[in-house]
Amino acid sequence: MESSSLGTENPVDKRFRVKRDRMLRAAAHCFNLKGYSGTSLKDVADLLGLTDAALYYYVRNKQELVYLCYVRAADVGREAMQRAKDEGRDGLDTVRRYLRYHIEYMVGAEGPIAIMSEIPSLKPQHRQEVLELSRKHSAAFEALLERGIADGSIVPCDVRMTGNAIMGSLNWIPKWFHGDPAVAAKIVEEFPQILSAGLATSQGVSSRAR
Amino acid sequence: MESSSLGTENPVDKRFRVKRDRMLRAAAHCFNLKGYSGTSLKDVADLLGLTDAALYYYVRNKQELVYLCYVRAADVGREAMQRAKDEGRDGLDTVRRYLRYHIEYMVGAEGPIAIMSEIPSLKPQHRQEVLELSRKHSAAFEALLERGIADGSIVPCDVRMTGNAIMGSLNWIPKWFHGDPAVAAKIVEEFPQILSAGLATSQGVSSRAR
DNA sequence: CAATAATTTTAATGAAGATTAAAATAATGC
DNA sequence: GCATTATTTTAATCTTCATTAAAATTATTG
Repeated sequence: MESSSLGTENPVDKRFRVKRDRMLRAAAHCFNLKGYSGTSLKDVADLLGLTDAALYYYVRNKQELVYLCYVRAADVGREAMQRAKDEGRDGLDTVRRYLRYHIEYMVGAEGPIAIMSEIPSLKPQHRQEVLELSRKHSAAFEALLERGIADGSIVPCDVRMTGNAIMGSLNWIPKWFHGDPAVAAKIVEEFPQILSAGLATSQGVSSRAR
Repeated sequence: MESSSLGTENPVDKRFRVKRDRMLRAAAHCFNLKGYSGTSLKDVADLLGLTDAALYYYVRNKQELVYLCYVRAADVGREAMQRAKDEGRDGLDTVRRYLRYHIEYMVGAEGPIAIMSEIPSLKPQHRQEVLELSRKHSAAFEALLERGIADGSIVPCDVRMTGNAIMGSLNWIPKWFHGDPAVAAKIVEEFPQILSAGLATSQGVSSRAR
């Protein structure tokens, strides 16, 4: 998930990053449950066995906490997309892999991932930045659809609307999934298939088998 | 949408109901945009050209405002479901009609409809009630899927997960749709098809044509 | 172990916003 | 037009947090 060489990193810095990441996951959990403003810093702190004031050691303020959650969410999405593009054989296969990987991250150990549902609440600068990340991700997904249409694995469709439909379904998962591993397994198994079932051409259908 | 005979209603009561409904739509708009806690009563009041305190003439408190928004959302969903069941020829056709009707309500003049994304923020009694409405609606949708599987119009699938996938996509619409009528038309045209494309059996596919 | 740096807590402070009561204004029915 | 009822506003009050500063604790390192 991360970029550069971390083996050489200062152990203090590493512990800091690990703890901050734990904090971002706790925050994501709360935000997904009760929204940004509905979540108090105490809610997040309680989840970590800390005091609300302690969180300020890791972030400048609450705004920055959401912002970092959203950036993290974008990272995860981008990572799933990249893996899919690296491994996918054709458009449809790449779409399916992307869905699978992204969902695995969402419901797995990396999770919970914050849903970007309150971008308008961010301060202008952060809002622009996160919107840009979000737009890029949507564009990348639509590009996958176009690739599939071009290579004949995906049936021609309005990629904008189809993208909105599929991404919406994905984004909503954290609203009803609350950590049950059995359900997680089921989601990973079913969702990529369900969400891509309408895309396959008769040629593409065969690739449903892995 | 409403139940009983309203022609005989006291004109004062009628005006009250109309205004309160306008207020619920304004609130839904704000809640969809910035969440429950992120929305101040002033935000809603500004949209109506009123003072925040004036809202208390229509609702007991902010809690009740969300609650009413959610009940209204459930009403709309139930109405769409009922119409679809009344008119649908087979399972798949009924699913498509339901999607179309519900979407028409969401993006049309009845809208905006509040997304039920912060049920956990409701007070226990309201939470139970809204959860119950939500569960019933999901169950009704899953029943449609089962009907379609039984009558051969829908391909066998995990109705729970398929329902979650489709409803999630629907629920997410207000997050990116912000009132542009051209987009609204496109959503109504595309979404029912996109969301049901994966459901059709070869027998059912023909019913895609209206 | 001593000294320093890293974390966390305790105890304020301050602002935003929900709520209320009383007063003011607008509408309606006679 | 007057009296009554309906609606809205003004001007508090009260609570819930986010935020901060200083102190306390814990970890690291020489």
